[in-house]
Amino acid sequence: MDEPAPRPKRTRIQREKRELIGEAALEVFSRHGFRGSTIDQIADEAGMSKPNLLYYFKNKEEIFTTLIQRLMETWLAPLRAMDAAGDPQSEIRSYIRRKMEMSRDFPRESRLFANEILQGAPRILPLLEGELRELVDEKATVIAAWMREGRLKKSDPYHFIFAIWATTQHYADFDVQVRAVLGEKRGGEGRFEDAARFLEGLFLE
Amino acid sequence: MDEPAPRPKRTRIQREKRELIGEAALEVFSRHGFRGSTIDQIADEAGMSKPNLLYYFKNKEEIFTTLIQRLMETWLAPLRAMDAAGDPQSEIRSYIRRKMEMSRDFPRESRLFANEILQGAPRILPLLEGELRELVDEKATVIAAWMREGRLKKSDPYHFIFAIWATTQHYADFDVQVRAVLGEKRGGEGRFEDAARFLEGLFLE
DNA sequence: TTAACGTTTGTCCAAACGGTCAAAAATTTC
DNA sequence: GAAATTTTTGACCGTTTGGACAAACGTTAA
Repeated sequence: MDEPAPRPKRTRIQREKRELIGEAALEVFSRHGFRGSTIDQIADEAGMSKPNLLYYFKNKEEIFTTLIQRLMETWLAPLRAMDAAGDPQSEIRSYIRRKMEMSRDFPRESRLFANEILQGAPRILPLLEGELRELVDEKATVIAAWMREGRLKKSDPYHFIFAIWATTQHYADFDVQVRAVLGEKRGGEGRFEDAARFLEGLFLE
Repeated sequence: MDEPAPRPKRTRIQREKRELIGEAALEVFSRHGFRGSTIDQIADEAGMSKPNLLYYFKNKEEIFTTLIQRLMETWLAPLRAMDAAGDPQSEIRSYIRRKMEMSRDFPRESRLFANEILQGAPRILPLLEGELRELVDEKATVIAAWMREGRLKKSDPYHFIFAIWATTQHYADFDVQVRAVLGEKRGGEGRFEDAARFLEGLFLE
């Protein structure tokens, strides 16, 4: 975390296998959290032996942190993309759409993140208090300005952002519940589109 | 799950100790999920030895299911209380308020529930597909009627309910993140009141 | 006082856990 | 193709885990 860490040179196989392991680890960690997951499970999922896996990652911790570090970038990208110079309505709409697509296309990433936060964010708290907070401060200011100018319905910009996070991620993290409640007919693939439309109506106009 | 189970007669000590263990288990399970928690941790938290704890509950599974079964009742109560004969605006407002109070006063229960769902709801899926679904169907019908009568802004009643769940529970499940982002000043006790006011504005009018 | 019952503890076990290691196997480099 | 290097494996280790058990302890009621 201090030194720049002299970017390790990796062979083709190392890159491929680390990728494969990351994929498997995502599957396992996102369901059971850090403590609830075992190296054996991940190795199984990746189709290799435990010692072989540990040849590519020095321990369980390193697999997890590698995963969550990569994730955080992807995770913040949609909010980063929100443009102060753009039209408020379509900026918010795009933001909701993007977050909703992430819930649909990367539910495991969402659950991994949720798991980490639920456990008290032991591994990423500094990131939340630093990078995330600064980003939200910045965008909240933008939103507040839009509201002041009457281009967006007035409310608390921080809780406005929280509400978008909560509702969009709900469709990834609580997917089982959503499908259970909606049943066969409405719980199919269309549920994400329905949800996106609902959320646009909720947050805009 | 089949037989009515002949209500076990319990001594005073048994009732007290089972209560004490439940309290401790809630603390531990809500942070680490089922697989991530150990009986030793729970016993420690309850201030007793592991064998002693296992005298009151026959295994880890039973502690968990006892906990989550009791929880489900409490959890659904606010939605149950929503009255078709009442005024839509104040019914929704009360519902949001109640859910928000639960996030503030029972965050561990909320996290326990979230953990279970994140893991795919292995222990309560039947309940979600049965009791919960029926309840939501019923209340969604009520809300739909209110909307048709023009007494509530028109939208999808199911996603409307999901959105209330997601936003209110966010303040319990993602509390660490909320506080990290809001910082010292706005992240204090007042955050629940701020959130409740924001949510009323979002869902009503 | 003692028999009966409820409670608590120390000890133990087999399985699962995170991780190591030396040696075999496969691959790349010369 | 041989040598050097990378990758894979099986065997192993110390620790933690869920759980069993008998013995000890405490409490009450005859």
